[in-house]
Amino acid sequence: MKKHKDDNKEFIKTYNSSVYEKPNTSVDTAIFTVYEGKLCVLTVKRDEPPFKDAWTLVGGFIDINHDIDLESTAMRKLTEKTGVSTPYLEQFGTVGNKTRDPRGWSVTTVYFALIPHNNVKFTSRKGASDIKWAAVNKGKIKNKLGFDHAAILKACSERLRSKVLYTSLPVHLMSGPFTLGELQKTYEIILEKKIDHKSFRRRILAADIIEETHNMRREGTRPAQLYQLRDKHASHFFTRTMEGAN
Amino acid sequence: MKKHKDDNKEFIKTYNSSVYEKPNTSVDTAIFTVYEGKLCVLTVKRDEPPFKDAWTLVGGFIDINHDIDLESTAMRKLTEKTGVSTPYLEQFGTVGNKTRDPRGWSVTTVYFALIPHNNVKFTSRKGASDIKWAAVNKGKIKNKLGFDHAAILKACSERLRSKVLYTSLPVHLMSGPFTLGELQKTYEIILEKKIDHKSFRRRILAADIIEETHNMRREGTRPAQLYQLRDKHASHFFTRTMEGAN
DNA sequence: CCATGATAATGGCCCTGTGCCACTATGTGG
DNA sequence: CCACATAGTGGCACAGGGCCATTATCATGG
Repeated sequence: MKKHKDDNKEFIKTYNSSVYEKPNTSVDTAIFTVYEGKLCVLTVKRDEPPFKDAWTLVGGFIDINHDIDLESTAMRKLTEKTGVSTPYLEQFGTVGNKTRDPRGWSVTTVYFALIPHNNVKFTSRKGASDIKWAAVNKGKIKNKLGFDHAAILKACSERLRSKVLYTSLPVHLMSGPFTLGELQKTYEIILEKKIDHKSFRRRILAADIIEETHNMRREGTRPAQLYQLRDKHASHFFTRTMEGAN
Repeated sequence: MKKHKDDNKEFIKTYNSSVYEKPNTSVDTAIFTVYEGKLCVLTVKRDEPPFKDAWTLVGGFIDINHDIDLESTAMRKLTEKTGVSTPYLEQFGTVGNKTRDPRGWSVTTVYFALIPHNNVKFTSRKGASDIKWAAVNKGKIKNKLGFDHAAILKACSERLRSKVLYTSLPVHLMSGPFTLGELQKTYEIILEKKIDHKSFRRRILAADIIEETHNMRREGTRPAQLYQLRDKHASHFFTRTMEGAN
């Protein structure tokens, strides 16, 4: 033990951290929400080259003097753009290769976030000339995305879709109390297919992750029971996947 | 389109890639095998500081002049140590923070690999003073691991364990034809619990990922049918998880 | 005031995959 | 020939989900 420590000290003193050429390292986040019946992802317009004026996912380089870890880099960027400070945030994976960035070898760790749409306030648009929600269809959006973000978005969407088949993730897209019908609609939007409502109710209620509030939603037709999350940060994994293939 | 290209060219010319301080970036792989009835992970002894003489997982820095992407970095290291060139290799995740490496901000992308034990030949031990299999129990090995590799191994083992509950991953640990009993034992070793053999047979056979060979294993007691993989690179996801919780 | 339409919520049957356990089959060794 | 071990099968119960019919509660409009 002691030996290691001494070695380390000695080494750090003489270590020149730029002896080896390093790739650039960044963090990108696919920030998802459901809005007007569509799955949307937050995109920003770059105001600098490379890919100046192209749209991209939210991200940027790690600031090694201020960020303590990768997740804090992701959170910093996310909060900067949306004002939201408590998203559902999950690491998706990392893409690193020679060609994805014209500036050279580049590594980006990709996160995906789920946030309720109406919590978002586009206050600052620091480092971006524009910012907007883009509807996602089969993993794609209309505008062309810079870098390899189109591929990243597609992979992220597929992961989201597949996780929704066996988890309670969509609860993180609901803001405030919600009805089972609303939650089901959120599932259906992400999965891009209908779900039988009886099966859905059984499944969600059996998971015991939400509880009734004392209020009902009185809009349109028959009033519906409003539910809320039992534990703000809990996610449930079902033992069976919903039908409809992966 | 054209506009972007021109911008890029201009930018790259003047771009000084060391303007921003970058973290170090590496790749580490938990190389698993099953050997003498135990789940083992490949460990190497470092021959340089930091953590000189400590054991670690197999890994190293990205060589931006030779590696084309992260996976090729992982493969290069893996083949270097084991001689195996066709492992099951899957990205696990990325750990990056200020403190994990005494040399400063460091990002490592972690892979896990599954290889049949008897395919391994410890030819070179380039960059390591020793190399060996270490038995994994509840995500831990006996020797202390350098850096944050103990935590990484634990997380990797848990992911492996949890994936084995609903996938056919363990087939990648079998070398040549195998009996269902042998495959089941491999599952049991990873899961650290017994499985009912009837349920197991049904499940595996229904998945239709393996096929009978024309040979039987004649050792010990009653001869057993030998099976082989249908598709060398296929993995199957079951729609239900095996009992025993996550 | 009642019919219609819409969404909410429940009842109930069947199917599938799995747990569980008993039973049969085929080898070895005393 | 018998005990023992591992291979492999039969068969039932149960849980969760698909599916569909039925009931409940609101608004709206003749």
